[in-house]
Formats: sequence, C-alpha cells, structure tokens
Amino acid sequence: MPPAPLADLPQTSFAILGMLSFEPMSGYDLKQFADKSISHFYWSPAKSQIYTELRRLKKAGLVTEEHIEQDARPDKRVYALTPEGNRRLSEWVDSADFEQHMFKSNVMLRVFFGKSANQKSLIELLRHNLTFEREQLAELEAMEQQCLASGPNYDPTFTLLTIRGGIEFTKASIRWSEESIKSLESRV
Amino acid sequence: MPPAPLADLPQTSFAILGMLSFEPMSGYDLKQFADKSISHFYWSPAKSQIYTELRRLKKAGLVTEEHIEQDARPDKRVYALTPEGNRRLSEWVDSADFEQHMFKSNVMLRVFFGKSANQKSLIELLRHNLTFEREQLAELEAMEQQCLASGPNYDPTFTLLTIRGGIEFTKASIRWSEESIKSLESRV
DNA sequence: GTCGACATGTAACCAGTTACATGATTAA
DNA sequence: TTAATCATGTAACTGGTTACATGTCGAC
Repeated sequence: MPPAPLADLPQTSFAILGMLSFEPMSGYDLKQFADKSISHFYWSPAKSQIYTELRRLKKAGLVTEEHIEQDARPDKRVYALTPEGNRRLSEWVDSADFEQHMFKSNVMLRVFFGKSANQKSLIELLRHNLTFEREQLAELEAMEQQCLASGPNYDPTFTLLTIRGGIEFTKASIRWSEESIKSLESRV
Repeated sequence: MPPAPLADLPQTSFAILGMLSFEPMSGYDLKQFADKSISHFYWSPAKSQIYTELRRLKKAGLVTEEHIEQDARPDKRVYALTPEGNRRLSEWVDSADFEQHMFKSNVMLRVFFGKSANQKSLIELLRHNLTFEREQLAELEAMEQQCLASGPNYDPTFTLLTIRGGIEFTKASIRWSEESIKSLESRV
C-alpha cells in the first residue's frame, strides 16, 4: 500500500514549514517572524492565510498542534513539525528543480512608459525610490551586524547569506536610481 | 453631474494601456510584446487575462476596438487608446504614490532554510542560478546593444533605462550567487 | 502530414488580500 | 481612556493560472 497521496503543496506551505523548523510557533508568532525575515527576499503572507495554511498542514500530518492556555493572554495554538513535515521540508530544499526569482517593479514599469509622463514627476519618483532604498540598505546592514554579533549558540551562515543578498539587490537598485536620475536630468 | 465613477484599475490595466501607447495592438500582439519587454522587470500576464482585461478597458471607455478581417489569417481585434485612456495612463505614471518593488526569490528562500538541506544540493542550486543569471545577462546586454543601434525614428531613453535596471539586478544576483557558493564551499 | 505561428476565447480553480469580528491586558 | 500587543478566525472578493476548445495557413 503506497503512502497517502502527497498533494504537492504551494511554496507558502514550505515557507511555513521552514519557519517552524527553527522552533515551534503559533500563527501569530509566524506572522511576526515572517515580517522580520523572509519578507525581505520572499514575501510575508497575510495572517488569515497563515491560519488557513496551518490547518492544511495539520490535516496533511506535517505539523502538530498544541493548545496552550494562558491567563494573562489569550490562549494559543503552537505548531511544531512532525518527522514527516521535516522530511518534506528537506526534500523541498534539496530538490533539483530551479525556480527563477520574480521581480516586479512598479517604478520600472512607470519608467518604461516614461514617454507618457511629466519628466519632473518621473524624477521625483526615482528620488523617492532612492530614499526608500537607502533606508532599506541601512536596515539590512544593521541586521548584518546584529547577525555577526550573535552568540555561538546559533549558526548565522544562512541568515547572513540572505541578508547579503538583500544588500546586493538594494545596492543595485540604488545605483540604478542614481544613474536614471542623472540620465533624465541631463536630457534636454 | 460628475463623470462616471472611475473604478480604480489594477496595475495590469495600466501595463496594457502603456503598451497600447506605443501602438494599437491585438491581444495576441500584446502578449508577444509583454514577453519581450515588461516581463523583464514586471511580469507577463497569461493571454486569457489579457483578453479579459481588454474587455474591461473597452467597457470603461479607455480603449477602442476595431475588428479587422484578414484572409490569410484569422480575423483580429485591434485595440487603441482613447483620449481618456491616454489621460488615465499619464495620470497613473505621474502619480505621486510610490510602490515598493516586489522581489520573491525561491532560491533565497531555500538558502534561508539551508540548515535543513544537503549542502551539496544547495551549492548545486546556486550554481544553477548562476548559470541562469549569466544567460539572462547576455540576453539583456544584447538588448542594450540593439537599443543603442536603433534608428533616429524612435527614442530609446526609457527602454534603455529599464534594460540597464535589469542588468544591474542581474549582476547583483550573479555576485550574490558567486559569494554564496564560495561561502558554502569554504564551510567545514 | 505534422508542426508552429496566428488568433480568440471559456471554465475551473486557487492563492492571496482586505475588511470584519471578538476580546483580554498593559502601558502611556 | 485610548491605543498597542496578544491571539484567532470568517467572509467576500479578485487577480491570475492552467487546461480546454477551435480553426486556418504556410513551411518543412
């Protein structure tokens, strides 16, 4: 008898399994965690979706749910990976299929249609982008330092790699904005 | 009497209006065009969505539809911007609201969960990414040259800006992959 | 005679969002 | 007393995808 048919899960499920591999968490915790980590290079699901996803994972036997009563706070449900959940996670990370990243820039789209734009507001838009990205960069660099300063109890290797990825991309965006502003300003 | 309530359109509508601002096109043409242009920094809609979107735009009075009979080919419907469509497009490009780009990397997500991975396959994944991005870079650089070589009948400014954006981001991805591979290989 | 380009569309589906709903505790 | 944090969920909606459906022409 073959094992129950393993419906293949959407990426989001794996993102959640992955986060739970660090430590058991509630839906609420997962949302906080996602906002601070994977949102920087992936995306952060709406909380309603997290709860939905957790029910699905539980039903599929990939996580367990533990009801925890608290008195100073609302009760919570803490989810943890099952051995099968752990296996599925590794399998996914290890899998050979490669998926291209997706990059969707509203700013670039508007620049592409720059012919239909007022040049001044287009430059404004790019300046805005530049400011934003510089803040982003500062944030990421702070995260990097924090990561480097972390104790010996946890291995920062992978977190560091993703932070550095974020830094590279943010710098690229900064360079692009600067160049584009220059280019548009020098136009007649 | 106020003008008809202007339901605010999704981004995709503006992408289509923008493409039509270059020249009137059919749904089929739009798909080809999107694949070659905005897919590089935004995304390319499924054809079924383009046809749906065109109906919406027509209903909203932002494009006109012209039925063209062909004998060697199936008939087609060619869409063109109305003055109102053109106005809405400019308004959107010029608008002051800034939207952050979205970057969603499956590779980075998997690297982030690298603890759960076989180190070898993780490195494989990064190598794969590297190869892919190098091809991407070559393609973009070819596009850049082509753009620079274009005749005086059309202004390549904005297209060039987006291509150069693509080049910056792709280079960032290449640097990141190289660094990450090195970093993982040098681990014990 | 088969494949790819041309050309448009429908149907079924699902991923994901926002808004709504509830309610306790604690700090300003 | 007002707002933020903790905590979980439902309902309504839409954006977008894949698969299916149809049919001609020209090139190999």
